[in-house]
Amino acid sequence: MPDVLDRLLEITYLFQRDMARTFEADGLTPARLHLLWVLGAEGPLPQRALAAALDVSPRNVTGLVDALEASGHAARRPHPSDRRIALVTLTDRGETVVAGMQRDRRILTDELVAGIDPGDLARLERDLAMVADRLRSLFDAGRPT
Amino acid sequence: MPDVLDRLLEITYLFQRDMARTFEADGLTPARLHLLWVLGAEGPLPQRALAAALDVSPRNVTGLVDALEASGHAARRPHPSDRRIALVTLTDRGETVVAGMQRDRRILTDELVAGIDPGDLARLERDLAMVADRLRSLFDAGRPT
DNA sequence: TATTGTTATACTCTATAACTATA
DNA sequence: TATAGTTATAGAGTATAACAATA
Repeated sequence: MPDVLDRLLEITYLFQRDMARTFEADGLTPARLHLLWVLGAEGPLPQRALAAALDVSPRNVTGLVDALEASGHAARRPHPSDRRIALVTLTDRGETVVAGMQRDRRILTDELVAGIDPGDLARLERDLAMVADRLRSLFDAGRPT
Repeated sequence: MPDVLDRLLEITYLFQRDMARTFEADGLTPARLHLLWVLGAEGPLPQRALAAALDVSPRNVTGLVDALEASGHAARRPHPSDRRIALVTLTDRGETVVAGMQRDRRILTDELVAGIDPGDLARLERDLAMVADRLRSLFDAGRPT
């Protein structure tokens, strides 16, 4: 009998696999999609900020942005006051992809919870929030960085 | 306000990151841990079966098993009746790692749900099962392989 | 002929360290 | 001196295609 964590892992795996398949035709990999997703949520960002948001090294961001620039999904723009900074910005093509991801994501979420009783759904959201909080504090406490 | 899917993704991310950190000192990466986990659950398997279970190519399994053999966590044993097959088997060291993963996983699951009312927990398990089923059927239906 | 695993090759993601340009 | 990003280098994960051994 699968436990709660089994279910969470399975749902996440299926979701991420589907997202990757949906956009792979565009030459977009999961790491690049994640970067586009962050840009869509936050607006143009310096590569340093992207590295922090994605929890990867600055060098890694250089490679991802190179690829997204080559495929026409993002562009490096100069920062108005600091010439060291490359502001990574979505192109029209990148905006389209992000809008597609957001739409798919919204539709999927609606589909997923459609069969759940509203009272149960409220409890589900509350319980998952509790689990996430607990997990965050467990790991923060156990692993001082 | 984060939705259900946001929570699931966050929980899974935190969990997998912690698992990876716990075992990285052993030279074990997420992909290798996953392979060991499957061996622990299923017993010795041909590489072909491992590739199917992990949803990766046979070539990929060759590399993972090479690494696990070099680090002493797994070994290739001859199949008793089919000399084409390499039966991948946990060594004592591999068994120890798997036992550790299973123990950590059990402890974490208990910790996570400790604050949830038993009635709510039953509903949570039921609702997550429903979400997983729905997701599986959505993707199976939408993407004929 | 079909299956199992490997060799050959290539691309992506990732990291650390040294370096350049700018602040 | 400190910060932003790049070049250099390396390892891990992944895939497809061609191949050898075995069934």
